[in-house]
Parts: sequence; structure tokens; C-alpha cells
Amino acid sequence: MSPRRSAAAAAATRAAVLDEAVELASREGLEGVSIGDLAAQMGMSKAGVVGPFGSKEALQLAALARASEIFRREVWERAAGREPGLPRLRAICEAWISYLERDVFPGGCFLTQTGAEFDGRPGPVRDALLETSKLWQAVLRREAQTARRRDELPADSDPAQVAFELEAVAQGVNTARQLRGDPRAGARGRAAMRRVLGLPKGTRL
Amino acid sequence: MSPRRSAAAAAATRAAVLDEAVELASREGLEGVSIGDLAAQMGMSKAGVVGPFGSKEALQLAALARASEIFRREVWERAAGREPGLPRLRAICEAWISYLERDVFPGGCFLTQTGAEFDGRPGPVRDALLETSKLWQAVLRREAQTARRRDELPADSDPAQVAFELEAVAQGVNTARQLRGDPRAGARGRAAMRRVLGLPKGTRL
DNA sequence: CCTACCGATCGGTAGG
DNA sequence: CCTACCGATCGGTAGG
Repeated sequence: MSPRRSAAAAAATRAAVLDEAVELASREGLEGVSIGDLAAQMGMSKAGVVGPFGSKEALQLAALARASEIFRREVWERAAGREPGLPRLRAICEAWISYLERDVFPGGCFLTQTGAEFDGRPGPVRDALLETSKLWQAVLRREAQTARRRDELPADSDPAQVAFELEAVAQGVNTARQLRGDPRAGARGRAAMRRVLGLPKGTRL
Repeated sequence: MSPRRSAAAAAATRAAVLDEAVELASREGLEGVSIGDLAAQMGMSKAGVVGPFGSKEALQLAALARASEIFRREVWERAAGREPGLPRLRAICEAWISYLERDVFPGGCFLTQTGAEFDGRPGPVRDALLETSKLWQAVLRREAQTARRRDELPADSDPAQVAFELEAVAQGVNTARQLRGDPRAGARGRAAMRRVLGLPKGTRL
């Protein structure tokens, strides 16, 4: 009862194109990746690359969805098993820094890259990025809220402020690493996130 | 003894092209601004736009130099008159947030935008951005060092870590503002920078 | 998923 | 600083 061979093959091609697009876009940006580049890189024709999606914009949206899926797997899912509140928040932070250190996307965080690229370009890609960004802020805020309710964070701490600061640190790590090539970027990010979460200096994330 | 009229006019044209390029690039990225777009926007011919620079890459480098000059004027020079150490660091932070809130570049911080765009694109533009980034980190680090020496920061604080965290916060403000349109972005950035500098909660930057 | 092709636009230049 | 033009590449499509 497996799908027809041609359908399975089409799905595999689609996935391969997306993986390549996500990788290239993390280095060059989503707009900077041309269909011709992509085709050349994969030894395919341009029609073969764009066909499964219909247009470059549709390909961009699919690449963004794929990248969000990878981010979710590498950061959220590694922490989702932990107790809600501070334990989970710490696990998210550790997974987030690790994701940046391991260069899960070779050109650095796909969402940071394309967020900067599209924040001034209205359209469906920007809308999707905004949605992803708001969703992730909401996840962080919710865990900070839980942590505060459980007295794992000070009673006067602001969950939205915690979410804002954690994202800021992650962006700082990405820049320090990808632009300046700073080998201490990850360590600096961990130290900064510990401070945001009010953890004592010696503590591990 | 003024320069020949044609030379002055040429300089004025050059400056006008750069201002337009910097503005467009803060929205669309440096690579995204085509010579044709720029010419159309200014009611000039493509030859007139690219002529003063010789090539698009030379124009990009000149635009980056112009943007660095504006950043320096809006952030560094507003604080340079203050006492070295914590007073100057606080003034830098306030000017930095203000610069982001006033949308000095209409698409957000030019250096954040192009830094993300070029961190994965080797070449002269990336090299220049790296230089600018390292220079600004050195400025922040030096002020933090002075502040520590004067006991305005804890003896065990790390000046490079302070510089890292301040840049992270500025990037966080830029994203919160330009992508999410968060009206509290500036306030959140000030609060975060106050924490980085160890200032009590009520204090102004 | 390929070949072959479309009109539009790219960066850049010759000549004035 | 303009017109007019260059070859190359862009996103996209027809037909198989």
C-alpha cells in the first residue's frame, strides 16, 4: 500500500530541493538564492527545481516552513520533556546555544538571517516570518510565566522581558559567531542567558 | 578658491546617490538594491548612478562608509563628551536606543541588516563590515574597562562580555521593532541594558 | 524532470 | 550625467 513510485519520488525531490534551499539561504539569504543557482548546485534543470513549488515565492515559503521545523526539532523538542517553568527554560536555552554552536544551518540561524532580510519587505514571506517569531516569543513567555508562578523567577520579573532578552542573546551569539568568528560566542551567550534567568554564576544552563 | 563647479556638483551627486542607497539598503539589503532601482528612484540614468563609483561593489563600500559615519554621529558622538567609564557607557546606550527608536535608517539599523546579509558572503564588503563591528566592540569594551577600573562596575565583571551583551540587546530591539513592530521595543532595550550595566531598576539610562 | 525558450532586468560600458 | 547598447542571468513556461 505504498504510494505510487512517482509520487514518492516527487516528494523526495521536493525534500531534497528544500534542504538545499534552506542551506544556501542560511548563507546567502532567501532572496539571494536563485533558481538557477539551486539547479546548478543540485545538477538539475531550473524547471525541475521550481516545478514542485510553482514559483520562487512558494519555494521560499516552503523553505521557511522546513527551517522552522528544524529549529523546533533542535531547540524546542530537546527541552519539551523537561518540567515546565525554569527547568524547561534552561533546557531550551542550552539547546538554543548548542544549535548555534553546531551550525545546524551552515550560515547561521536561518530565522535570524531571513528575519533581517524580510523585515522591510512586505509580503507573504514576511508575514510567515512574523508569525514564527511571535509564536516563539509566546513559547518563551509562557515558560517564564510558569517559572514566575512557581517562584523560580523573582515575583517582579516580566515574562515578556525575559523572552525579549533571550532572543536578543541568541541573535548576539549568531552575529559574534557568523560575522566575527568569535570562538567564545557560545560561552558568552550561556553566561548572558544565565544572567537573564537569574542563575548564580557557577550554575550550568 | 572654491573647487570647480563641476567638481562640487559631482560631489553633491555622489552624496545624494549614497544617501538614497543607504536608505534603500536599510530596507532591502545592500545586494537587493539594484543600480536600476536606484536610478529610477532618483530620476537619473544608471550610468549617472554607478559612474561616480565605478562598480556596484564600490558603491556598496561607499554606502557602508556613509552609514558608519551616520551611526558614529548618532550614537558615539552624542556620548563622547561624557566622562569616560559608566557615564559615557550609559550615554552611549541611551543614544543607541534613541537611534533605533527614531528610525535614523528607515528600515532599521543598517549595520545589523548588512551584517546579517554579508556574514556568509566573503569579499571586501564583508571585510569592511567585520572591521566596523570589531571597532565598535572595542569601543564598548574600553569604556567597560574604564568603568570597572573606577569601580563603577563590579570588579569581577568582564568588559568583553558587557560589550557582547549590549550589542545583543541592540539587535533584539531592532528585530522587535522592525519585524514584530513592538512599540515597547525601546523600553525593553533600555531595561535590558540597565541590567547589563548593573543599574538599579528605577535608574534612567 | 528535461530541453528550449520567453520577456525583463541585471551590472557595466562606449561615446558623446 | 545622458542615450544606447552589451552579454549574462533572472523567474517562469510550453511541450514533451
